[in-house]
Amino acid sequence: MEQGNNSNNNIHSQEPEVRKGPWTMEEDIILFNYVSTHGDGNWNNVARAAGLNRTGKSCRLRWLNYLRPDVRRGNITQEEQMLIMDLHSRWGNRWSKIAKHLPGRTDNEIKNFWRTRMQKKVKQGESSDNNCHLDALLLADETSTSSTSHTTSSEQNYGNLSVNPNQHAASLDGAIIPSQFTAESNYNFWNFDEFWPDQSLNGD
DNA sequence: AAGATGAACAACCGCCATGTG
DNA sequence: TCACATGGCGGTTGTTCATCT
Repeated sequence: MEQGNNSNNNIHSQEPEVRKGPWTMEEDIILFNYVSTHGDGNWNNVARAAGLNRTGKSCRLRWLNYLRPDVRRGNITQEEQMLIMDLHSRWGNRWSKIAKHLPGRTDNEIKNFWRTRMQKKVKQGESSDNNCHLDALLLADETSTSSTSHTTSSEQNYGNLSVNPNQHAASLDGAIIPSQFTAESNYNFWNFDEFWPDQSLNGD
């Protein structure tokens, strides 16, 4: 477990503290390249071997929810919403199980989606009409999202970037840099230029 | 213009299941 | 069989940003 690693870190007091919080682009690239080359599995080893000051758990989560080439980002479609509601009515909060039926979607994404949007709408639906229908809920969702054109942090970071596993925009010292990292907008919580101010990885 | 509020999402935490020696 | 390491999952929290007042 993580506790074991932490205790080891305590024993070797000179070892740097395990990093927490938002991932930097540098870390993402390191992890992406390592997993692309060596494959995943044994995440603690991945974290160590890749030289990341992260727990294996953190690396796994980052890979699965974010870096995995087949992960889909962007708006949840109406079909997906229908499916989520249907499956949730059947299985409850079994997010990973539900996610398996939505290719490219992660359990975390579905969970967040449900908690922030669908749950709210279900509540609204219940208060206004106990016999609310899925269509009504979805229509409400569509109108609310289209009218507000709310720019979420992820949309800001990636737009509707769909990640193609074979699309690598550039390379840096032999390191493959996936297209996620080369979007013009800010990436995650940091700016690309913070790390490579002199390099244009878009090749422009 | 500035602060308050809420929405959205990334990431962590804790627990449990499984695998391995 | 037991102990430990690891992975997986669901719940929760923290941060950022857009909108509202």
